[in-house]
Amino acid sequence: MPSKTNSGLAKDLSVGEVADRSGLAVSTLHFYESKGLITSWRTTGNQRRYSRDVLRRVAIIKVAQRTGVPLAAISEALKVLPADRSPTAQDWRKLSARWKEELDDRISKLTQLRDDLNGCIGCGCLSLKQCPLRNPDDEAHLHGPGARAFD
Amino acid sequence: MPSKTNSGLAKDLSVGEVADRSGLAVSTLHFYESKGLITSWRTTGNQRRYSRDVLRRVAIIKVAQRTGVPLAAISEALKVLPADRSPTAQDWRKLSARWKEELDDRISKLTQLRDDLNGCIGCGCLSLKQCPLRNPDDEAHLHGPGARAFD
DNA sequence: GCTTTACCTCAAGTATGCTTGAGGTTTTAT
DNA sequence: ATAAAACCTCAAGCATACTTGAGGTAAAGC
Repeated sequence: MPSKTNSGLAKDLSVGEVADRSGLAVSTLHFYESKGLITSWRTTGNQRRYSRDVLRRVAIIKVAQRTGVPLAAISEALKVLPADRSPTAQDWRKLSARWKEELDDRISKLTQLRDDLNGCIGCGCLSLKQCPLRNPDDEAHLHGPGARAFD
Repeated sequence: MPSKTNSGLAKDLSVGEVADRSGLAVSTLHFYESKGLITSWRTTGNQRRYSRDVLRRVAIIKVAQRTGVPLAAISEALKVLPADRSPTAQDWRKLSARWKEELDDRISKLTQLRDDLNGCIGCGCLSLKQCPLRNPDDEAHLHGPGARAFD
């Protein structure tokens, strides 16, 4: 397993190439760069050039977004990647593991919600005051004895 | 002014009461009303009054939002509820069942994503071009033979 | 009666995540 | 050599989901 996947020309990418390969708009890449999610350097003619790593970064960004993670949080997470060198397999693994936790968390919350909803389908939500859909996070700010949040 | 701690009577609710019991801000309720998510009528003094059903509606809205459904879609879904009368248990059940489908769908998508990610943790995302995280929805727009979306 | 609290409307502001457009430069293809 | 395509910057615009503020009315409590 000697030579890496250097089979083709492993050159730097222009913004248009990254756009084509990632499916993102050029404007989106500019935007991500302005937010520090990706980085580039410039040619003498002031055009952006990207390391091929950017494609993985962008893939990670898209995955994270699909799970509902806001860009600011993604940006935070991406900081585990080295700024000065190309990320290693280990670097990517760390990041992947982190997303997995996020995902697990999100999935378990939604599953809980679904199960609660199942209970409510049975009860027809007739008695929401004892319905599990009453999220404990959703404060009802009850004021008196006997005050009820729902119905 | 209606008492906010009138816990025993099944009377109509002022916007403040709904806010307290639902945990939403008054401004949010105004906003929801402007979007047609909830309805009210007015007192002679032009103040809003809500049927107690609004609390269930709001609960449903919050649940849907937690699953990532946008307000416009929630609004659509709420149209299965009768405008002229209080929803019956059957009406609520129909709505609940619908949310359950949405949830199931969302959960399965996230689960798929997590499983894909598991594979990628193993491979360290070294070869994203064959990584399952390459979402089929994310067009790569390849242009030539041998063009590669990643790496 | 008087004060405080709740309510009203409407406009504008905030945050996120981008897109669009204007005006101009660089690269690439013929 | 030119013309088209791609790129650049910066400002403004858009959609979603609300919040905040100004200016004024209504209702509740004492």
